[in-house]
Amino acid sequence: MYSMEQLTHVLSAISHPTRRAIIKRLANGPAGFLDLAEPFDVALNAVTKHLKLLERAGLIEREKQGREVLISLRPEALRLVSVWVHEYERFWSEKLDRFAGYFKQQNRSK
Amino acid sequence: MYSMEQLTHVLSAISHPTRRAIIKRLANGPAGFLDLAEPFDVALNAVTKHLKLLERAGLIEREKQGREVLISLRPEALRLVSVWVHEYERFWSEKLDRFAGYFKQQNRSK
DNA sequence: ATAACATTACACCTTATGGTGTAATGTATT
DNA sequence: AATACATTACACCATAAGGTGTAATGTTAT
Repeated sequence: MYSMEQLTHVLSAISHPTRRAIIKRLANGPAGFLDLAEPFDVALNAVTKHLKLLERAGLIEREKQGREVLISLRPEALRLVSVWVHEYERFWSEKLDRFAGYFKQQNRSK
Repeated sequence: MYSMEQLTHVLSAISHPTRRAIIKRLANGPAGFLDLAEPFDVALNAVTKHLKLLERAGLIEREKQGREVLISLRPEALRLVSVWVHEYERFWSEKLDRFAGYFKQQNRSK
């Protein structure tokens, strides 16, 4: 399956705080490069590198408009993550179920 | 917020295929080190390192039993991921909504 | 006590990240 | 045509990942 590699790329992309912040920012709509980079205390260079990793993961799209670049989010890429983690959600809800069951038992015996 | 660091650790932990496979394996229940390492085509050394990253993320627990080590999953650690990605789930469902709305529109004008 | 076993530590190598500064590229403006 | 601007490329550095082989540690068995 080649989507495993994609999942790997998405997960490593979102594993960096700055890139998660970029995603959050883009969730409000597309942004130009400089606007996007402004809140981060790193050189523009570094931002470009982050964008490359986000792009590799399919999380963003760059659209060249004249001499500026418009960056927009492609949130569907996160779906892989959602699906993957969903497999494990039953584990903590099962635990909660057992927990709830325990107290039900306790109350019954009162 | 200090859970951001934890989220970072969890995300980088699950960003490697081998570690995701380890998690999958442990989802069926605890396993000894050698059993756990067996399916992977790397030296035991490498497995130990993966386990360290998983442990740093709070995703596994090691319990020393005599000269063997029992490793078990702590799936609650994945909850951070679930919560994080949940923030963005609305984006693709919104898109689906718009998509559905578009076709509703199309059918209406027939 | 010694030998076998399970796991980790240590030293080492290669590659990827994350950052920097400076040059290069391609547009826009004057 | 010259200049300013937005973005990236390039060269570089430090650190972390991911892997190896070999030694060290702690347990169990003989």
